[in-house]
Amino acid sequence: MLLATWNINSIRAREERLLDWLERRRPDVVCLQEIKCTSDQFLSEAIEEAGYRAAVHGQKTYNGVAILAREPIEEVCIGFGDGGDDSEARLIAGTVAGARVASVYVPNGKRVDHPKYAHKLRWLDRFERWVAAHDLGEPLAVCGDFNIAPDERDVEKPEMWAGGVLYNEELSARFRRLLDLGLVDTFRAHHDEGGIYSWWDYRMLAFPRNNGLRIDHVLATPALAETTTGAWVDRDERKGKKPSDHAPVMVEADWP
DNA sequence: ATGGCCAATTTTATTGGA
Repeated sequence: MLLATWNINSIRAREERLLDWLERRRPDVVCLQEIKCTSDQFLSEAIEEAGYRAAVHGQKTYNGVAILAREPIEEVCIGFGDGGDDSEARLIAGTVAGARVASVYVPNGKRVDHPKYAHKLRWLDRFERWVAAHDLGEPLAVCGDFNIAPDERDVEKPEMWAGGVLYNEELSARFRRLLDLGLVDTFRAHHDEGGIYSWWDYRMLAFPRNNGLRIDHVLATPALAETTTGAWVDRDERKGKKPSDHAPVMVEADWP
């Protein structure tokens, strides 16, 4: 099974690119973030024609997450399901081929001294409780834009990014806590080296300079992670005309 | 090479992203 996560930065702006990519890479499951549209506006017809089902948690203008899969997506859950506020569309989960798959979009935080950063931390607390409520003996893949670069290998210019809303000690600790719950960073299970990133700013020639961060992740429960045979960033999708500022992160697994 | 912000909406500015 080929599993991908991609912050697509507007599905409507990226329709052609997404369809080309689906055709070329043929992923079995795709977690999308920042679709930036309502569920009604999601281009499910074109996606169906490409051979995919879609589960969508959209909202107007901002955020929005979805799961695409070549097999049926069952037991879809929109939001946290904890009775709290789900007006920000940042979490959707469904079961595909016997594995629970979640597409998550963690708040950016804007600036560490901004209320949005406090919101990011509260959101991560809530997300940690959501993960902890799962039986991690059952296969679960948590995929998405975490807006966290876990360690120095995940940042090209640490001196530029340290202490910001994507890379700081507090966030590294939050990420570690997710791993302490039992989830495995599937990319790190296959790569020790730094210098491989999933996001590059549109500005300042960041991509040609490889001034990037690895902030998009596929975390998996141990038994599921054990079946993975490789993980990589589909860097080509950051090239060319009208790219998203994120590239897809891909994981191949001998699953089911 | 991979290229000097981008997308949606409130649209000829503003807001949010990362």
